[in-house]
Amino acid sequence: MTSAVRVRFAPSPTGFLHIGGARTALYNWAFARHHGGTLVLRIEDTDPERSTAENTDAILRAMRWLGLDWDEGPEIGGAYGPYFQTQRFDRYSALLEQLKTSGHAYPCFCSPETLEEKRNAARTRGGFAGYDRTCRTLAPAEVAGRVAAGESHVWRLKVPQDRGDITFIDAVRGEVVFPPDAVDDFVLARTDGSPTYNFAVVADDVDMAISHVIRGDDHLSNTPKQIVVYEALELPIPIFAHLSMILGADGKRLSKRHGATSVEAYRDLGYLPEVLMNYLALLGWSLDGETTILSAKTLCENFSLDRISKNPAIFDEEKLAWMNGVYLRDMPAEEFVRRMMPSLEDAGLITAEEAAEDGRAKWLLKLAPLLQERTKQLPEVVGMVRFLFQAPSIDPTAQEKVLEKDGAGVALDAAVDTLTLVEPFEHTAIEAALREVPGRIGAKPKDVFQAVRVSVAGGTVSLPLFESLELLGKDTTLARLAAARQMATD
RNA sequence: GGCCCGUUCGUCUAGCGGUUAGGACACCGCCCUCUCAAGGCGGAGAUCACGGGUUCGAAUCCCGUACGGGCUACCA
Repeated sequence: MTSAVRVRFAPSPTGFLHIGGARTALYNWAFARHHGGTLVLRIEDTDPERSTAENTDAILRAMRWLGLDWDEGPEIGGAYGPYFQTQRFDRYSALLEQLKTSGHAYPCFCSPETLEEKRNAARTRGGFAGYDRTCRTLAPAEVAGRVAAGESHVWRLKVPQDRGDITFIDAVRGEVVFPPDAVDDFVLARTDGSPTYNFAVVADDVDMAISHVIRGDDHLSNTPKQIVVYEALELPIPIFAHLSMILGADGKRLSKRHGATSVEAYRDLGYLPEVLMNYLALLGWSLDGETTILSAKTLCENFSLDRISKNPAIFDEEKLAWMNGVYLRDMPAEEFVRRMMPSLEDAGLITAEEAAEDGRAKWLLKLAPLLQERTKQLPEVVGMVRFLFQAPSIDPTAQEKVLEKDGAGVALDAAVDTLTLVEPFEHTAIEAALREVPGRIGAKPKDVFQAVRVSVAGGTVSLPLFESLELLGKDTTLARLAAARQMATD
């Protein structure tokens, strides 16, 4: 029998949920779901300087938006709480007491300044730059005296001198070996009694019965330290899996320089949550090397740690945009209308109330498929549909190249004549009528269509012409053709 | 400086001793076509970072080197 899978995502609320964190959360989630396990969300807010409640909220919001749910944690509760580190200080003290009584922790009175000096000296000399263990060998009587006298001190872990190499099997990188001096007698509890990261993480992972620690690569070097704490506590060590970094287009660590780095920024850019999930799933993991479009369900069914790649990956926004287009094209028109409405509202083209009217709803439904084929990011629709709501200003280049071309006026006159007769004003009938025009006036089809397009949409690029005219309606179409006729050359 | 990790088309990746090194994005061309897209077809693009081994045979295993990254705090 295998023990229950319990994993955790442990963000520190010092900022929004960024792309890298989201992927870590996603992999933990997928792993938990695959095994029918539990995903714990734990907030590592022990840094009072940088942690805020707003950031916590933003992180939860971003996770929910992405489609990630957790089984224990903020807003949910659970049997292993509390899930904020700042609420768990009594647990850290209890564990620290345990280490003190078992002789695995000792007080250190060295001042930060001396430590700094020693560290610098050691580093310029080359080699081991960890704590030199000065206070480890203090006489018990002296220690007791100084503590009693109220001298400030931290508590350090007494790492066994004969520990030897620290080896563990990382689920993605395989066997990783650290030499003994990779771990010094590091600080467990600060002068003020608060726990340091490497101690708090272990305490929490122990208390929350975490079975697999799936986290960023930047923690790989912290792992041996944590292992030593597990050993001091005489507790089983979880399985570790370290994910490599996500980089910007220049191969550097993703940062503000690269534009959007937070999940919510991508939401605001018009990306669908399922697309971001799909893209992130494949940025460092693969199903079979062939599949590029996959659902959350497929992800969860197939996710495994051994298919996570070891090397860092560059975040390719172009591929993300392509993928967004794929999803946008494949969704039902109703859904597309729903998703694009905020963009249209923001642009002041149509209100939600108007869109809900029966006639408008049907009209939008007809419009949707035309947009779905050419949209990668939702806000792009605004530029494509504006001419349907407002009279266009004719693009000067288009005017010169199309309307001022010889025969444009004749073509527009002919178009007006035939369109006036089209009833009902529906795109197949419009197309049939317009296709007769070139032959009748001795012009090329392309010239006629482009003249109409520029007149009606303002430029040489637009949604498909015949459908556009139908959407516009006969009156508006004829009015725009008449207006453009003024600028056209016979 | 020390320790650890990584290195397959521009990018994401498949590959886990024997393949014409496969797919996707991007790029180029053709087709379709009322423009733009979408779609279809095709193309270019990787001496698998480099150098040594091991092996009949290495992108795959081992050792070095180079480059990139991480850790080296009373940050997380």
